[in-house]
Amino acid sequence: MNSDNSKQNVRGIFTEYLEQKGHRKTPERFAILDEVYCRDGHFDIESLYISMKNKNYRVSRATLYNTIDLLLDCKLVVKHQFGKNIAQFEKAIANNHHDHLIDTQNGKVLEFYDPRIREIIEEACERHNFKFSHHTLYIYGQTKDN
Amino acid sequence: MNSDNSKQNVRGIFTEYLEQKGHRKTPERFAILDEVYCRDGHFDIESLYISMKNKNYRVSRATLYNTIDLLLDCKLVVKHQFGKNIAQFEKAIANNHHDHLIDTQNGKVLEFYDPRIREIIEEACERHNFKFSHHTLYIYGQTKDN
DNA sequence: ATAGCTGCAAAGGTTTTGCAGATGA
DNA sequence: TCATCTGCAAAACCTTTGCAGCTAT
Repeated sequence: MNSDNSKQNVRGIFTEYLEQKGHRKTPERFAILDEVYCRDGHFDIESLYISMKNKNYRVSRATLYNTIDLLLDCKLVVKHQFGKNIAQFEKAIANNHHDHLIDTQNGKVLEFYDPRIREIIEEACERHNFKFSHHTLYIYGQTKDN
Repeated sequence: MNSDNSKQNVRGIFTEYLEQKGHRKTPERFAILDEVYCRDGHFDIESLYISMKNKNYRVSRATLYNTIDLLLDCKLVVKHQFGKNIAQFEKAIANNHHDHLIDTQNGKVLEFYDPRIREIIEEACERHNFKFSHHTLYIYGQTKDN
């Protein structure tokens, strides 16, 4: 899977979602999708706004918030609140699933993956008659110096 | 363990923490601790402010925010951000450890507990040379109707 | 043609900050 | 005494909203 393919793939998913929901396929929405998918790691709305402005692509914050909601709804993006008031986002496809270790001293975020988490979640959902959508697991602490 | 004992216990922990850090033991701080510990479930700062006002105990929001930070630091309280912009809190002692299932339709929060989560976290911390402080695991989805 | 979308700016709601006065140690 | 804390109000901050004009369909 090269990045062009995955980009097409992602646009295709978004297109299908927009059509299915009867939402318009505006250029802004696809421009935002592209901007999101050319990023690695976490980002917030303001940084998207600034990047796009720097590329001379003019979008309003209102449209960014609106479009991010759509991307969350079709699961192309995941949202995080790492204990700050500011929401962070991350592309969801062509991005291995992972959870986060958050250093409370310097704010840095590490990633880890453990397949057993998925099992635990599935069992919990079953026990509680709950239809799973997504999850977030944050471990807070500090990197040891030694 | 009756509630008086646990209340004393909790005050003792807070006292020790304040002394150790060289922070003052002000009446406001203990009043806020008491208010937090007589609550079940989640709450936000505004609801604490209103409850205390209704009891004719006057505290400022500034002091509430300040004191909650202290309570977080000494782990008497845990903080949640269930995807909203408003922080939610929960007492941490005399409250079984649990994680959360969050219904994205009605905002309701269920609790569950699985001891394997702790193991997974400990392993992840070890692998990443990370000193564990606390964690949050949120499962988002919807309660099935049937 | 028109319902839905965008941009802008203002409003909203939560949290932080500055400062003068109060107070625990 | 005096550094720290409190209360108040203003400021800061992120996000949402209202509305006029634009545009995908």
